[in-house]
Amino acid sequence: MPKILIVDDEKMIRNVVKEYAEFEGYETAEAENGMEAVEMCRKEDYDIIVMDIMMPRLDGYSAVKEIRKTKHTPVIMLSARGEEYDKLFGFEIGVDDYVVKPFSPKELLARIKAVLKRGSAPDDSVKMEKISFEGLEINVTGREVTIDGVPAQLTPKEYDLLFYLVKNKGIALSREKLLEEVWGYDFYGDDRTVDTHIKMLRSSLGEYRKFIVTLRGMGYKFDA
Amino acid sequence: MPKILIVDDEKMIRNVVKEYAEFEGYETAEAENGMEAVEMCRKEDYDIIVMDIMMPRLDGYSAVKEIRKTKHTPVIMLSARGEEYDKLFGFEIGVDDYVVKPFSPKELLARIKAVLKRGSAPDDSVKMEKISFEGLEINVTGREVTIDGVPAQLTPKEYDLLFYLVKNKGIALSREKLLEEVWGYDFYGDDRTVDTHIKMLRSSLGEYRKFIVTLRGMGYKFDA
DNA sequence: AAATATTTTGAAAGGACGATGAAAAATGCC
DNA sequence: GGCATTTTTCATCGTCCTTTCAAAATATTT
Repeated sequence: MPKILIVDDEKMIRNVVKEYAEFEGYETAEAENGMEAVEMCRKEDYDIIVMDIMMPRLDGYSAVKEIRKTKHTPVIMLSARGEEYDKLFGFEIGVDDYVVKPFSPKELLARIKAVLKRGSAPDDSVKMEKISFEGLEINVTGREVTIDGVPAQLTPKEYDLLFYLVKNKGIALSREKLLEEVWGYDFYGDDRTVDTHIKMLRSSLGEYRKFIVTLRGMGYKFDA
Repeated sequence: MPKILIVDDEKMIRNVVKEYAEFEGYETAEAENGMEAVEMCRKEDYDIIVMDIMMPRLDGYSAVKEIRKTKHTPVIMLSARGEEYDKLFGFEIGVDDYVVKPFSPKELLARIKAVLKRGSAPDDSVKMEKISFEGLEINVTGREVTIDGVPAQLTPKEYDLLFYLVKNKGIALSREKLLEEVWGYDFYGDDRTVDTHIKMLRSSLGEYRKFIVTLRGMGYKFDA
């Protein structure tokens, strides 16, 4: 049975993950911070690591870097919404998946299973520094978008929205889902806000607006 | 004896469920809205939660998310209209079953028993990404239908109808049942509306219209 | 074969939904 | 603090979708 190393400073989180994972038959081990995780990985091999980012002593990001010097253990990152999320991609540490807090344990387990099964991210393109669709290029490292080589001036929200759409390309996304994931679960605003941002994003993308498909009665999706 | 938490803003609904459940020997507790449910779950462990979606203060959808941060409790969702139904599957918040209102208490109890016994979703096929019958392919995550590889332009209702038919393939479905499940229990319109949508769906499916069988004096079914 | 029941089809009205533009509110920057 | 930019809200418009209804077609019964 696969062994999972759970790294988070909150005991609560560790417990939830542990409970679910053991319920599914996995073995688990816990670490409270990045330092501890690094040491544990030195002594033992794990099949997968679930790692929080914000932790005392050594953050998850640095811990993964350290561990990756010697091992290739797949990693799923846990991140709070917003900045850290960007960092993950920005510094390209090559994690296999990431889950945004607060997460559903069921979803996390599904992702763990998926990673263990195929050993790669759900969508490899997000790990790359640059993602491109025809003349539309998204430079994740620099958080920059170019259209036929010309830099597009996306506002932060436009970029976040585009990035989320791309990361979930081909998947139907409701306005609610988008608000929750891009704006945050604590956003209590109008659904139509999404429409407006889609509008602006489309106008920013020029001819490549074609990738953003409206699903009437449903929401939107990125289709390339 | 298992403890059931019943969450619905309508007292009537709670009473019906409660009565049936207690008749079967279950213990019950009630909450009027998501907020209350979340608080109750913090204080106590339930074996299963029956949760409405549309509620004041905190909707069932968000409540489940919140509860799932800390607990493992299986959930059966009560949903009213077609949309939420989609949401449940489309975004996989990981509920264990769902029942569409208005439901038969007997059926609900049967599902409660089933969930308590095995603790997993009833029909795994709906979680699959693609369902196909010969050249007819339904991409559930992308909410897209292709016919011999060519995308079909289904309207929302056409898609919902097809999805429901497919999900219940081989099962005879009356117009009333279809209206109830696809349109929602709050639809008070003509039965013949179904006919028209079947007509349009058939025309959208081209040669694969053959899968949609008319059951004279009864309704329709998907037969593959 | 005629009568009856039921479904299919076409057309048209009304409604729902998304795109859009403009203005207000919020945010960040100097 | 004030300015510029970004985000959000809101109302309007046009389009697409849904629904209804009636006539035609098909199946079933007598």
